[in-house]
Amino acid sequence: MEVPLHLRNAPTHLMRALDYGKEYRYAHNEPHAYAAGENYWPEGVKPQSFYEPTDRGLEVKIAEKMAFLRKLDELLQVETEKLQNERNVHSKNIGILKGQGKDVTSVLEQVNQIGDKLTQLSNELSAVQEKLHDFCARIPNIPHDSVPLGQSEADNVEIARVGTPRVFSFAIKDHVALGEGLGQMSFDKAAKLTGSRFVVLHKHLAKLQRALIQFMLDIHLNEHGYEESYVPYLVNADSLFGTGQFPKFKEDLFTTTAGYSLIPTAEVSLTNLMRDEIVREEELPLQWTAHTPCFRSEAGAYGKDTRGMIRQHQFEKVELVWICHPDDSYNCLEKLRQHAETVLHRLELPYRVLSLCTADIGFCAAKTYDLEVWLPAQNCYREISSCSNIESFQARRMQARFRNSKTGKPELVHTLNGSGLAVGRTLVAVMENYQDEQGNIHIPKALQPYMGGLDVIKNI
RNA sequence: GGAGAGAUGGCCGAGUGGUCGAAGGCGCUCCCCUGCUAAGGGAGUAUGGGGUUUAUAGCCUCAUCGAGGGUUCGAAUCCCUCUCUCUCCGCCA
Repeated sequence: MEVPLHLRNAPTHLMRALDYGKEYRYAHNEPHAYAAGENYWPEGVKPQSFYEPTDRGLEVKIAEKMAFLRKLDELLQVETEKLQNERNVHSKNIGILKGQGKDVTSVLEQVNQIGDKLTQLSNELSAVQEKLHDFCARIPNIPHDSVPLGQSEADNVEIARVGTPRVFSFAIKDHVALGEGLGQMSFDKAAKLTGSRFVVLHKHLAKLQRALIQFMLDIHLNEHGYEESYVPYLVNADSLFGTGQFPKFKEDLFTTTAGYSLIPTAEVSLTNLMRDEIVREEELPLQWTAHTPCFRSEAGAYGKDTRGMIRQHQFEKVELVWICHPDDSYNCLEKLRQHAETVLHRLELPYRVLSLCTADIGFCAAKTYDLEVWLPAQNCYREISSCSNIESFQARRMQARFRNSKTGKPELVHTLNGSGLAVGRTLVAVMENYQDEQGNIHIPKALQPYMGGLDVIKNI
């Protein structure tokens, strides 16, 4: 992610400014840059500072620009609505007068004068609102207070380490060598069919991947209380805006000639089920899961992880999504993380948990835990799940709400999502951690029932 | 792919240029009446934005009748484009 640091580090007191609607009304001095009738878009916005920089790296210009746009929006809207009201009153009068059979020419003349001005004003207003909306849509979420400050991914904080990486007494192979050695994994064939960053799996490895999917889903359905869905893999622009891929990350997606995009994660399909919905407060939290393929263009990742299945254009994932009450979302995040960890536990794979710092946290997230699994051949931990509390960030974009049972008013829900887990990478982890000297892959105990009792994939 | 029908509030359903944000019914909420059950009477019941305000109270206002444009002083109503749903035919896993 190349979100500028200063954007990610927006301080809490800017929160209201970044929210839509009334919530972004905040106390500030009158920006004097907007004299009515002046050029609305001077590129160098009036350089008056409304906020001091803080340790969270406040970029003053954001606040300024927001204040500026916001003020323009307000002025134009008030003025426009005044005219609209005038017009409406007159029009209503015409109806009444005509009903009485009276002459309306004088009123008609009055109203006609309103027209041009109104057209001009509403054009300006919609231009301002479009700018404001686009500006807001590109501002990332505000990190939660518990998120560690940082300058790069090196500042992520490890908060747990589970299991001990196995010590091998022989020269280990990576999953590519293992898979190709078995004759059950081919990047060449996939390149022939499609291109780079795709894979073909055969026989036991293909089955192993399917087994992992089934295994994960069963855990989440039977033990963690999720509800399973089958969802579209192609979605429209509204959905992508809702979960935050649009407008900023368009180029990370594959888009069809029909204008639909392939989902980069089931989070898009699942979370958008809540778009423009209002649920009863008692129904919360909702826990949803789906297995889907995921498609990512990996633009900007050229030369990164080019070998093997770690970074593919197409991969399988079991996704977990929560729709919850705002008061409950940080509890839910802990549960979500626990649910993802359970899968690693059962597979007896060593992993660690990171709390992402302000520099590494994603565009939408207020707080993120990454689970990283141990990959012997890379001699390091690699991300296998990312569990995030999005708070109201997506809900606001989607207008996903619940009805407050006390006030009767709709309020934004909080959304969370996490992988449970990334299946392709889990396959890699199983292969590499469970290999033996002959290049056989032993099947983790918990997975054997899903492999028809098979306990080892033999390299004959 | 061809032919046709449709999209209105939580639901059903009226409304083809004017006081319609929208009749009526159902549902829901509150109140009244009724010594049980049932029934009856009254009031209320969308969402979003903006202004005002100490206020997420109240008040004022704008927008929204699938979406977007247009005509008009004025559009749920007329015109255009699109999306979706349904019926019949064809094709198809």
